[in-house]
Amino acid sequence: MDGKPTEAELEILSLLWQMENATVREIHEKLAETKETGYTTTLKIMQIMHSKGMLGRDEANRTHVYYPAVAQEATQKSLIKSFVSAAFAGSSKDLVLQALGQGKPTKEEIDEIRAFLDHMEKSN
Amino acid sequence: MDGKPTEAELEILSLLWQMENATVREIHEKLAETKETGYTTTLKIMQIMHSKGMLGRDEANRTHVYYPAVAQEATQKSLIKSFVSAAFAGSSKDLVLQALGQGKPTKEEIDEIRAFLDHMEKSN
DNA sequence: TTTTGACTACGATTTTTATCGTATATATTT
DNA sequence: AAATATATACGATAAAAATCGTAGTCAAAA
Repeated sequence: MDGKPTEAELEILSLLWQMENATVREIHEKLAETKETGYTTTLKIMQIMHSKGMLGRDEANRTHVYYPAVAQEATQKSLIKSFVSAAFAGSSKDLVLQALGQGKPTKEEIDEIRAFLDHMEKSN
Repeated sequence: MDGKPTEAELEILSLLWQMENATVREIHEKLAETKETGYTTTLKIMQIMHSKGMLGRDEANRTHVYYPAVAQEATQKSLIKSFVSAAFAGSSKDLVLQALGQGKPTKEEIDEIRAFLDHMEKSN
């Protein structure tokens, strides 16, 4: 169900979007690359996410396999919305400009963005 | 000093960026438009922000006047950075595309973004 | 001048989020 | 089969963030 993910939840969700599905251990290994946290902490958070309906899981085997139960795009959009409203006074253009300035996109990415802009304009 | 603003802090900071400076009451009135919270809560948060060095204040009069002590751009960039890394697997291009799709920028804004892209490409 | 109102300071509490320890069960290895 | 490793469940605790109540101060109004 809804209610936006916390910081820790988002990190896990984001990994699962990439990986399609994963065990607690797999997620925990990934997390361990950047932060220092106990295995049961990761487990607990994933259990909570499951109980919130944010993750699904396959319990067929002893080692459960988790997968996202919320759509990536929809979730990201809703996160952007509150982010823009909280930090950019509602102007998504401002967010975009800052993100570009900060993110150093490649030539290919820049072209992709251009294409998207063209496309947007047409569909008005 | 640094350490990213919490949700509540960010809301206030964002208002102060727009307003240049304001009293606790002014901020509180603004906040009251959207959320329901006590005056002393707002006061307390602003005091904390001040003690963290996130806000400055003029204490010349009994009613203190607060102002941002952290730069808008720098703060926004750092927020974007962690947002992109937490929610978009580090790809700011993805953030940009989603933000565009969600934010419905005007023709003028689109052109502004195009100009920025051109400019970026040149300075490589 | 007395009362009322608006302000800050500050401690206490509540709420939310994150972390961890331990019990228990099931595999896997020796 | 015994020992060891790896799972989940779950309660407890810790840490972080937000909220609020009250005391004390000063200013303005009555």
